[in-house]
Amino acid sequence: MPKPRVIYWFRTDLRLHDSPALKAALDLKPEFLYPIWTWDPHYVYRARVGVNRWQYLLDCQTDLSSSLSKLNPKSKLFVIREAPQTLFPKLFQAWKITHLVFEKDTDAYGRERDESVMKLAKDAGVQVVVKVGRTLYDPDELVKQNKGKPTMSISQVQAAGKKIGGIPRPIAAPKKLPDPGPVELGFEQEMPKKEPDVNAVQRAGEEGSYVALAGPKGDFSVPTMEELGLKEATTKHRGGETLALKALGEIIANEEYTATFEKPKTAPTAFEPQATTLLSPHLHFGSLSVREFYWRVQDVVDSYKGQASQPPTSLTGQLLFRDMYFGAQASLGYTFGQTFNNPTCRFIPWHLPSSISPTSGLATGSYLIDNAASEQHFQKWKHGMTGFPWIDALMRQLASEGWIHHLGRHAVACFLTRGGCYIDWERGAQVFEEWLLDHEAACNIGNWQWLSCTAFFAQFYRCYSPVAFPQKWDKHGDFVRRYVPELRGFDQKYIYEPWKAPVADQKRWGCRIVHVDGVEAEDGTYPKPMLDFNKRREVCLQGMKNAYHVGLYGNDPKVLDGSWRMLFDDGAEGPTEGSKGPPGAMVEHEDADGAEERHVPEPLSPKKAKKESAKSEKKAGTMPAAVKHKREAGQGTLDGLVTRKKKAKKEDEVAPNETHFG
DNA sequence: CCATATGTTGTCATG
DNA sequence: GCATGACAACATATG
Repeated sequence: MPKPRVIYWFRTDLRLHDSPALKAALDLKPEFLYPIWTWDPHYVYRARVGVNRWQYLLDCQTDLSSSLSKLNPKSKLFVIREAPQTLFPKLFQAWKITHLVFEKDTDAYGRERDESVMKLAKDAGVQVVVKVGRTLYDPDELVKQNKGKPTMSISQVQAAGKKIGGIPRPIAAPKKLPDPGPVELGFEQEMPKKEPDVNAVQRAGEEGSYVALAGPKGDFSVPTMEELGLKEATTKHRGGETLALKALGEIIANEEYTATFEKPKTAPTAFEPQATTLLSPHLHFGSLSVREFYWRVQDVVDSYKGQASQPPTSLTGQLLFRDMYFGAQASLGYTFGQTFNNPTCRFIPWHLPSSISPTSGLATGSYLIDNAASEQHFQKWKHGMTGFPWIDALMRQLASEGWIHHLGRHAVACFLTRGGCYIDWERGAQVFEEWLLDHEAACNIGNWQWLSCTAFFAQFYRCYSPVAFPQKWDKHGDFVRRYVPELRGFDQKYIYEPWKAPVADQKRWGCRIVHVDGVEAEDGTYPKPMLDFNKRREVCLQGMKNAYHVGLYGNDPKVLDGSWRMLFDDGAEGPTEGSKGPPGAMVEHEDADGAEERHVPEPLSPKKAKKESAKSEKKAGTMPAAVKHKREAGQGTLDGLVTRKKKAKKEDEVAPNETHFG
């Protein structure tokens, strides 16, 4: 019986402390242990990853590699530049591998990837060992104990968790490491298909991910940003297990903070330092174990003499919410990330709905511009040019630093969706996916559904004001002054609504509030608000009320085939007009003719004619401005619609997930 | 089945 | 400055 030759495959667990999977690998007493990372084209080209998150990943890998080398100078993190689905069969053979060990991943793509790799291992006669360590509980077990249903409330998580039993205590980091064996590859590199490349925007130079299997120097080293052709990172936050453990240690050392932490009472306006732990990016990359975090906190809470806070507002409660979202995602797979065909997500006729591939039933990444004004709102929101300083400061902090406080995320998400723009939550989720350092697909998707009141939360009449809410935390507006420097000179009376300042004062304070068309303003100016918030809040509230009354969920046949339109008044907020639309909100027709036709006004049926006239009467009265020009705008965007369709089709060809529909 | 309380994180006017 | 209720109203948990 030959001694085991083991590959340890790092993915979402870039750490040595508390890794059940790494322990399992070492328990095999291998002759050789190969710690590897596969440079997966899915993340390079298909998933949205901004420069700051790339930098953070490289930080984690560099730190991990150096920790491995400290345990054994011959060892390190071997980065191999090929898709795992094609690499492994060749690697198994070249290195005479007997075992493959990794930590379980329940992300929709991760699960699909791991299933195919496990099949390849089986075919090659390689044993696979999988251990759970990414979450407090195994998400699949959580679902099983929740009657096989996605975990949609914190009490469900608590009840299911109780049935599962205790959360495992952390495992010590290894003290020594076996040698890696010979590392000759002796096989050809399979080049990935680059197009479509959703991360082209992240690059400044030649994309160099796949120059050679073992990298440009042939030494399997961790890539650099320059080598990958990426632009420079802008964030000050850095990754790696060493930093993660140091940060955790500092938090734990403050017993009072740790034991009495209540999330809703932490200030979203605090910066340098921020009011929360900023450990979420470390959790995302696995440079900090969530179970280690849990128990280090729980031990402080247990020994705390005063009144400790309780879940769900306490620190450990935050981790339970994370498990809740993982449970929902584990149960629903790809459809968790979209409205279409999602049984737990309410259907709302948002503006800018996602395009859906007719073959896979999954979101393509493109969207329909049903309304030019909404597209403008979206771009201004994304680039921090809405004219609402609180919103703009948050979006600029997000873009440059990759992190904003949880309540700040609430504010911008509510504003984009149900409390301002009435734009599809999937648009916002995509921006967060690109920019957040701590982007965790399950948590991001779940939180966007929460804030848009499409799942997890339903009290849509609780709406964040971009003026009143920040005032509760930061009367003087220090946060706005930091991230919207144009307004630094403004009196605190006007800091959240600068358009109300007298023109003389605006001049005196060095910034005029002017109408801005695009997402760039002239020096010495700041945009007027892009919408009348109080009016829009009313429009959104009515829209939500109406959509809730209609009561459709994403998997309703009427959503899937497009007949949902019959249930909405033509004048209702959103792309509701016309009785014959595409299936879903959203799905593009196969043929271009069909796609165009659906925006040509239909001859009115008697029933519709009646509605139409009633609407004209309404219009003459108090129809909100945004609704009034909807139709003109919709007609005006036909061109954009068709080009987008082409793009969507192209993306569809390479959709990695075609088998998941139905 | 019902009724009732509760839900991590709203706003505004009023006293 | 701070607590209170109205606003208009949803879903889930619990008895």
